[in-house]
Amino acid sequence: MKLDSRKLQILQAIINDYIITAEPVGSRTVARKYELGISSATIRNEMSDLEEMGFLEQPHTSAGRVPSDKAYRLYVDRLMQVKSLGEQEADYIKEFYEHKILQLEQIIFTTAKVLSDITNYTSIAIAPQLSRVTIGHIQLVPVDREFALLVIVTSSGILKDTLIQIPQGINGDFLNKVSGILTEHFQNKTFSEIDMVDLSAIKREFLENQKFFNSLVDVLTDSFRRSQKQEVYLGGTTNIFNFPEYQDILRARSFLNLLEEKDLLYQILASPQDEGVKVSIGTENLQEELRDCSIVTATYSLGNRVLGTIGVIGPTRMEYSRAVSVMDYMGKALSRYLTQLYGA
Amino acid sequence: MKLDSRKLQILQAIINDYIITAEPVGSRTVARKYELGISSATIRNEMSDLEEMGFLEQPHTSAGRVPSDKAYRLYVDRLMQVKSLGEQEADYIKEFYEHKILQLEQIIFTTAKVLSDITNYTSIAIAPQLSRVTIGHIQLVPVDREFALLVIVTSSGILKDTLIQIPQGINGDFLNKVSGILTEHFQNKTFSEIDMVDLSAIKREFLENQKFFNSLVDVLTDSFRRSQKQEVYLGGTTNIFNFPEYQDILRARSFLNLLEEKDLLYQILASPQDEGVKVSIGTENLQEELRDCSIVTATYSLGNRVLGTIGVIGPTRMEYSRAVSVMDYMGKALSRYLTQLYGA
DNA sequence: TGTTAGCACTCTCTTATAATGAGTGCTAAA
DNA sequence: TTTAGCACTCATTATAAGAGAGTGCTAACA
Repeated sequence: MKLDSRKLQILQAIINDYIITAEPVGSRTVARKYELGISSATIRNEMSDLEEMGFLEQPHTSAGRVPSDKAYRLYVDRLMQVKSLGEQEADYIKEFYEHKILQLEQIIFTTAKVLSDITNYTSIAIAPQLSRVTIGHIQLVPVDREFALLVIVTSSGILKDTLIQIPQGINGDFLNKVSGILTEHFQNKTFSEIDMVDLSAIKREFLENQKFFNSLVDVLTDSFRRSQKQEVYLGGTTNIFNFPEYQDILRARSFLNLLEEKDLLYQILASPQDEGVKVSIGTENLQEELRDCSIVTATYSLGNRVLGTIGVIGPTRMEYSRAVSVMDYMGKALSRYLTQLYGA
Repeated sequence: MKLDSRKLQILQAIINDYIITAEPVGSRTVARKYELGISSATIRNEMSDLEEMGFLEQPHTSAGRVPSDKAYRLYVDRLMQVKSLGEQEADYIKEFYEHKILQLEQIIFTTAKVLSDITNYTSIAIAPQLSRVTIGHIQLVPVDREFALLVIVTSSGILKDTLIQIPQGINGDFLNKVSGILTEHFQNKTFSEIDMVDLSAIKREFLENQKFFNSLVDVLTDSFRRSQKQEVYLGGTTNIFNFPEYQDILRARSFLNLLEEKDLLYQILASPQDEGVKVSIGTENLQEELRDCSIVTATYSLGNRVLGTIGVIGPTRMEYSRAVSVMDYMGKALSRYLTQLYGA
């Protein structure tokens, strides 16, 4: 069977209607609301065809039709018109990036908040994936006689810090010296390359403090390992209650449980992906828990290096055109802001 | 009317039953399940009295009775027996504090998780309130030619770091010198005392870099101001769905919305309070949003200085005795751990 | 005088049944 | 090929009837 232009028109009408109403769409509704110049009976026939082709589904015999994931995919790829963001909304976003926030985590967190505010969906964002970033500088900062702070500064200004215990009788100058040694050996390595650093070479420089050296290496490795597991930021978690499909307490609960599984969310966002906006619809998601959600994600970059991903998550009946335009704008705005802050 | 021992017995039976079943308790149930040696008719009379005295409420004429907030208060103050924590649970908690976590935020976060795990309520925790803590050390760590990291280390090992822009042509040695100057002037001040620092005295030491000095002061003040607004950590946010009183989507929603209001939660936890466990029941809470919840909080300390608060929040029909014993144990365990880590 | 059995009454919750209405698929005519 | 007409399906809503839990009151009892 061929998907002629009339079928497409009808499909589009049904999708549009369903996105707005969340109610199964009947032939009469299509005939009345979307004046296609054909009768409901004709539409009925076409709808029957569309169902056979897998674009529509019927909750039960005497209900209207609901778009399938396949239909949404077609819609996203061919049918929808992505309008660029309205001026008001663009201004709203810009405003947030004008209060020079300098802490990266704060930036990402704010981005998530803004996203959920303007889309009314739940938003997710991950901080830069350090594996793609190089180490710039390592510095031990004395805290008191017993502790020092190990600060790792990366090429994109992102840092991790850990408190470590230092042996007695070590002074600030010595810590500076150690910092120098570590920096020298780790500088310009990416986080995934650190295994290649020749530890024995560093070891030789720690003449008498072998024990301290060992604990330092432990902390460093641990810090590197832990840094792989990045923080996930959420915005508008309770927005899900706005959607009629989540009035059911069980569904709402399982959605919110999903949001608590930070590891899973991280996996979803961190999966290697090309630059730009990506839409993942319902069953297209690999994760069982997401089979009736859609996710629209966008990457953000520093210069031309992709650093991380932001996204919104909602029911498959999502306002894709709007979501895509917001995500597109937001990804670019964030990249621009980061590049401006930290340089390319 | 007098609250004689029989009335207390009946009230206790009703509260116990209601805490378990969440169903209004009838006179027959009390007579059958709690063998008090009196008939349901007598109990009925007593219940009628208890209602008149404000300890019981009736959802509707032909339903059983439900304890009022006043009854819970009486229960908490006089009736309930707080058993000390079971060995298993105590071990479970101890285990978490055995993996030497050194980052304070991580500790508090983990504490919240453990709390919600073992109580099945939603838990809240706030990180130490810095206003009660003194500044130990200020250090500028170079990041690249353009940026440096300003690290503030406090007496309890807690730190705040901010990225700041540095003027061109400034090297590491100079940053070290600046760090020294700042440390010298701010050391041993509490965060609320920083206004008393004589800025002009420092200014004199920055001979040629007045502009840098100004931006430094800006960042410092900002950082101090921001540090007043502490992070709130949550655990088990979806636990609320376990309770029949939150099967209603509207109630669940408003509860979850409450949890998103970090400022409000902070306010609740940060309100000055004595050391130890505190129970706040339903309408006793000042916040409108909490009028049908109860909160059990405990403080944690470093040495003998109260640093912050942890708590669990649930329906007024809460297992107070258990909640109190868990919170008591947890607050002490956390204090002990912190003291061990950072000294008194 | 306090306690208890008995009973009518109230009110919610459950279940059964009927009515409504949106929507479909099929048929036959245009 | 399109469309009007109509019988049929099925979820949803409305209505009614019971069932059940619990109370308050009364009167008898120790």
